[in-house]
Amino acid sequence: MIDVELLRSTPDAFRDSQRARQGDVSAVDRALEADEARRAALTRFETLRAEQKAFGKKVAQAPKDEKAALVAQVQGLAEDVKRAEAQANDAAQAFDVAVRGIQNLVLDGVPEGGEDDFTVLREVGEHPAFDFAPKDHVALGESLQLFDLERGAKVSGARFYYLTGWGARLELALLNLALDQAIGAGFTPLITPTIVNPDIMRGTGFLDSHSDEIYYLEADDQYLTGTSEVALAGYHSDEIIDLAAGPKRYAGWSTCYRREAGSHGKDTRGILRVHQFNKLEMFVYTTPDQAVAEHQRLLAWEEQMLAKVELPYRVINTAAGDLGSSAAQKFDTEAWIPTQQTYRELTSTSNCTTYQARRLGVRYRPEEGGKTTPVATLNGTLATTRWLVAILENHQQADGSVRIPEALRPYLGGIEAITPAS
RNA sequence: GGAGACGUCGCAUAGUCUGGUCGAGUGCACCACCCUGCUAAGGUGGAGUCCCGGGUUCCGGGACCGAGGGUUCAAAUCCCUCCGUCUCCGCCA
Repeated sequence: MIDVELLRSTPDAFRDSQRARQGDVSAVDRALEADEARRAALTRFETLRAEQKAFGKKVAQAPKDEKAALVAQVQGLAEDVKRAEAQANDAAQAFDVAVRGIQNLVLDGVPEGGEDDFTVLREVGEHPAFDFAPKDHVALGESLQLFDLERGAKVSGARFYYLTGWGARLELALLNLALDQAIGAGFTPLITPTIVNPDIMRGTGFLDSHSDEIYYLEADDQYLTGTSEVALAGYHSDEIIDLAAGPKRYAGWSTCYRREAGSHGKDTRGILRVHQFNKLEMFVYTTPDQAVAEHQRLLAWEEQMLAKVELPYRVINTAAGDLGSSAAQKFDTEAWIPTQQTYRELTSTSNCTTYQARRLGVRYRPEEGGKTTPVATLNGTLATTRWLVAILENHQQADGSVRIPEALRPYLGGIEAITPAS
């Protein structure tokens, strides 16, 4: 949720932001009107309620024989109070709906426009030069028996798969490498719930812009999470946390579930775009003034992981229209995929400023004994199953084997390559 | 899945039967001050979160006793639904 006081004082900032996102600019004025209506209704109710309370006290103190007369006098008031309260509630709800129509205020430097309007911040590493015809990750996976797509489809349908043998081990190795890096950087590891309640899912902002991406369990009115960000953001919901000793950094390990609605026909081969995968996610609660610097740190940790697995990649500054509703700025890293001759997203790090925290009720005290204020939240990817695609394709060798980057070897019993024979 | 108990201001609890003086008591912990004088005891006071209005080291009002409804002039207290915790039984990959 946005800062309502800021909305009142500088509505133009929000109009600009909505415009940059190619979003609904009129939502700003609807929210302002709803805010005024809400406050008027609330004042009306509270005035009546104060009157009623004062009267209740009079009745309590009156001698027995006068009570009946007093009660008769005030009978109508109860009705008025109830009606005013209902009106105040309705107005508050209407305001809530209106204000939800406004996404997080984008930061300076975020490119305007849609999905294709990102800017490239840098390209790192050399594209591999093969003196043979490189195989795509599916061919490599089949010949090296790293995953089983057919049986995945048989058991669970399209976009499901089994990781098998070295494929399974490679994923665990990657995630463990990421986990160890995170722990080394001071993150607290958490293995998170992957089913969450509606208020948590709503609080993270996913029900606004990604609702058709989310698996919903109707019998239980709960959601499967598409990233541990959801459970990590909910971890401190409705809490006043202590940031005096620095930011709270969590590394969440979880399976992620995505419906991939609307992506029919896209990336149908292999494990690039799947309904279920594993991910190690960084999540940080920090003070708002530290958010931009922390965002750079998260990006640096992501790039550190990419360097460890020796992948060529680029970093992009995502355009406003491609940000989630909670994000104020987002950097993606995209690895080079040789057989596609293009870059594909491997990590994504968002600065949600105070937007998520406001919805989820996560606050801190800037000063000892002072007033509470919302924290800033940030998230970023450290490793996912998808990374296997980039690792396999970039590190394949003429004999059909895949060289294992040195950083991963300790997690794979020291092997230097996965060969057809191994 | 069945039966029962419970959910109160940081923690522990009182209050619920018998609705109003609960503006929620007490203990511990916390903060300030006083007294005392030395790794302590005692006294006084203070303290939560959120919202609205006016003022900007404040004042007034309102909400919050797990959540949401209901009864009533009035609900922590009575009724209903839901959620959670615990105990016992059943079941279990």
